[in-house]
Amino acid sequence: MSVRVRFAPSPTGMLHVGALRDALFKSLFARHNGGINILRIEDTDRNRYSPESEQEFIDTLSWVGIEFDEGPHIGGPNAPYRQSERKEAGIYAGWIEKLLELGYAYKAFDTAQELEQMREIQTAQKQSTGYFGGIWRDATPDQVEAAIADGKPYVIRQRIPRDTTISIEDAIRGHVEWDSNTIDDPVLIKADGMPTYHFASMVDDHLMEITHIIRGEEWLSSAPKHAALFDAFGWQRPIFVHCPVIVGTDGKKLSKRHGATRVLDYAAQGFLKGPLKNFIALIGWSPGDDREILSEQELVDAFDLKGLQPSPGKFDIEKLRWLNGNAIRALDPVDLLDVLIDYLRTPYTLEYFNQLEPEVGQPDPKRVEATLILLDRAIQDDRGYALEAIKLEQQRVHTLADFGIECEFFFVDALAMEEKAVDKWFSQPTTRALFEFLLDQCNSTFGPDSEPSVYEEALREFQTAQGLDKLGPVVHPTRVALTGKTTGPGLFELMSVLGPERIRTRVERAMELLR
RNA sequence: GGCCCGGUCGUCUAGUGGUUUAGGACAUCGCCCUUUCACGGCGAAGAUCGCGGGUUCGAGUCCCGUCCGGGCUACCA
Repeated sequence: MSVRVRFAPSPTGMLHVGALRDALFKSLFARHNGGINILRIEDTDRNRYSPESEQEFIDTLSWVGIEFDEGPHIGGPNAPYRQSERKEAGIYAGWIEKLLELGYAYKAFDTAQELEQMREIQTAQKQSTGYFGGIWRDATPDQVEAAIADGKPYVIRQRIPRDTTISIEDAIRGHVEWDSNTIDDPVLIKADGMPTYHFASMVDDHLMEITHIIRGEEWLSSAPKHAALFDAFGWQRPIFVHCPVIVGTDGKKLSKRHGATRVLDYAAQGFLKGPLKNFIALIGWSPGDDREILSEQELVDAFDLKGLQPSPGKFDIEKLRWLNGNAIRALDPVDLLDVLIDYLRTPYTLEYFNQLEPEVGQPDPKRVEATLILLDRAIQDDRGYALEAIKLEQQRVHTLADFGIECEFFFVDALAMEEKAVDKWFSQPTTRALFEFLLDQCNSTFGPDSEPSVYEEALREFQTAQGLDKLGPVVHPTRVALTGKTTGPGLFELMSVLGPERIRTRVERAMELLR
């Protein structure tokens, strides 16, 4: 039988990296095996469901390039793919009826207060909390009929077999078993008639012929309930695969507390989808060899359940940055420019930096936003010039956002000058002569198409003429005059891109700071 | 509290009884390259494999115990 998996998110908020990894593993697994990957929306909790969130899921998945063979957006033989719609279509009604007949489910009329009271007593007596019986599990048909006649609201619970062992064979953890007496009877149908995850998901998994339930470790505790449900119906159980979770640096499950967990925020920060997926895949999974940098295709080829790890992994952004810089460097500059344009024109990019709180050690978000806007405008004004600038910075950045601040000097003549740099390099005895020399060269040797070697020869010539034993006193003041900074691409390359006009303007401006 | 899962360098991991003086990668540090930063190259430091027993000629690898961490414990998913 061919592999069929499903990504079944509950759209109640942002799509975070944990969910992305979940989706990625399934996608890789399906593709590796030539199987089917289904998107199913689990919106049985009407209070928490949000359409905006569903849209974010779709946008994020599309940005990152995870595709589905069936789903609410493309349809398929198992439509509908939204559980609320499946409920409307009456899909669950027949099955719960059957389960009731089979005796593996029962109606329970407990009120919320009664349940709470029960839990309080259980807690006080240090027993495990949960619904293990109560009066309704073993109620007589008469009692049930009377309660219905009274119009009491009820839920339908699963009757977990007692005095036995329930076990599963997890693909990652192997044999896991539970004393069935420690498993409480879960609600299958809520009082409002909506199925819970425990019911809808398992029924759908069976109906959609899901072969592998790949999900987060947090589901392991409810696996015996799900296994028992499959058994009750006499259905063949799918293979359970409980993946370790991605945790924050404190070792706890990823949440908003841990800073950026929203996948769209990583996009806004200028991470590419390739390295993001590469990185995410490597948390909790390994190709089994020493490879760290894998292309999409290599990921698909290498992915298998054997490489899955049982222990939780931490999200190490430094490694992501390394992978990302690596991917940027590997891009053809013309392609990189396209990627960059796409990035700059995605509305959320600027929005993200606009709303971001400044952080110590990080560049001011407002400045990043401003330089990104500047870069976008510069690309529109003179694409060829912008491309040359980007080529020079390509080797030095880690994220697309870095291009903003790094490229700024290419587009601004009236630069903010680093004070320390000015103090040190503009006070050299030869600086004034150097600037006069540069101005002179702008009118003679330097042309709009001059190669870096032209600039290098000129500066070396000046060095010799001045009897300087190092190139530093020539290079550094020039760099500061032209870029305002002490760091950046190779000076001669940068001068070649800037051209004599910009060089003249900036050197003249720098000379004013000499006195 | 109960049930379940997990535990190899700071981090992600390789490792399925002997080829391991435990390998790789990120980060860190040093050197080289060099006009700066970065990239790249080379190298260093960094893990008594949570701890304690046992099985075995031999254990990170198997067993038991123990500690620590995590998850679940909803008419949420």
